[in-house]
Amino acid sequence: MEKQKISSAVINRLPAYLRLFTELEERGVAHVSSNEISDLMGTTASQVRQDFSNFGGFGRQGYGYDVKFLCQQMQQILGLDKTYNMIIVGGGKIGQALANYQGYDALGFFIKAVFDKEVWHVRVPSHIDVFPTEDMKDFVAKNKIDIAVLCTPKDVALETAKQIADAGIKAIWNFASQEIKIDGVLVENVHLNESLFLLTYKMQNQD
Amino acid sequence: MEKQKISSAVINRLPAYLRLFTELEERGVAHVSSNEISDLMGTTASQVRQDFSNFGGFGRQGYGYDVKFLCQQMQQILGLDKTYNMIIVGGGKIGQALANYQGYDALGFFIKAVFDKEVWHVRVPSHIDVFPTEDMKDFVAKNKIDIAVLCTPKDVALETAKQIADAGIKAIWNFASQEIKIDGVLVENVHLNESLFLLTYKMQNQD
DNA sequence: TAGATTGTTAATCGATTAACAATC
DNA sequence: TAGATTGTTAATCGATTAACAATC
Repeated sequence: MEKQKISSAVINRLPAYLRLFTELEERGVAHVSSNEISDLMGTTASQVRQDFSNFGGFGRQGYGYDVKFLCQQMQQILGLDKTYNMIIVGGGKIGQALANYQGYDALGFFIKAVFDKEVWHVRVPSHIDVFPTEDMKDFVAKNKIDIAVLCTPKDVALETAKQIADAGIKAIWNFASQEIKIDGVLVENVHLNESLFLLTYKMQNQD
Repeated sequence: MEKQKISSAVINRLPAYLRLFTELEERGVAHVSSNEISDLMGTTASQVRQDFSNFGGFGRQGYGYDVKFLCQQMQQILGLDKTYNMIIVGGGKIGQALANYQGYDALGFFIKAVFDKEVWHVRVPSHIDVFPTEDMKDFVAKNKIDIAVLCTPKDVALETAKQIADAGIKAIWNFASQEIKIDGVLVENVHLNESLFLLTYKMQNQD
């Protein structure tokens, strides 16, 4: 059974599907058709059905899709049926904001520690420990850590990412405005500035 | 002179071009070829030249592209040759992090105020004022505001966005995990969770 | 001039949309 | 059963890549 690669166009839409299905479930909707889904998302019913067929299809003819089942499937596909331990590396403003944000726990993402060069500058909730960055490797050796959230300034981001990789972490959620490329390490970029620049682009070019 | 629409595939690459060109300029590189650009960005030289030709072409045969000129052009295209006044609406952790972040000023984005239901909870630098959300409309009437940064919790995001639109602001940078759709208002979404979920997807599906 | 590299046209590839037989 | 709606195949559309004449 050869698992064929799913195109990134499809993958990038999956979180939006999950968000919609979760909302429908909260509203108590029992089932939806591809037509209703596409209306709500501003796409086409064809695309919805094509997207789902990548995963074998979730529906029943004449009925549509069971919302609970959709939620469950989408969570599983995205790996959200598991839990993840994270560390935050870089305790500046963004790092602190993420550490302070109450809401990852409910999604199954647990922040186990924050690392920073200057621990005394870092203000986070009392249940989260703050350690010097040099202790990261030891910490990761003793604690199973799945994801490092990289929040350092741009100029030290790459060397810090190397330390993260060296400590054995295989996934980086990158908030630094710096391209990170390390063999064997998955990187997902946030690039806040780029998002803001797309907004200003559109502001120039609207009619 | 009919200005033809540039595809969003191209537009989404523009901030990454700017980032690269800025870095090359800082390194003192005088000129680059489409081949070098594509190597550095992991794309193809063809794509680079096609992308640039959307804007009329920036280069000279046999020489390549002048880095300073590229930077300048890309900034202009993205609207970064102008400055923008912003307000932050919602003074929770993310709103505070953005207000505290030193770095928007240098890009020409000025944070003029933070609005929140409960101003006494909001800790931001002393030069930024914090006002109750109900005062936003008055404030915007008296101050030219280009962009509202929406940082409220999900459940009040839509009504807050309506207040923002009602105050006359035409662009929202949306950090709330909630779809915002208002006629005549540009919205650029950040959706941090979706980015994290793409990471966990890839963690499931790597080889 | 000779070499390098552009901007653009043509060819290919992939993603989206349309259509419809299968079936709940 | 009749109506609705799926999953999938075929058609279209758009984006990426290749090729090359133009030219610095």
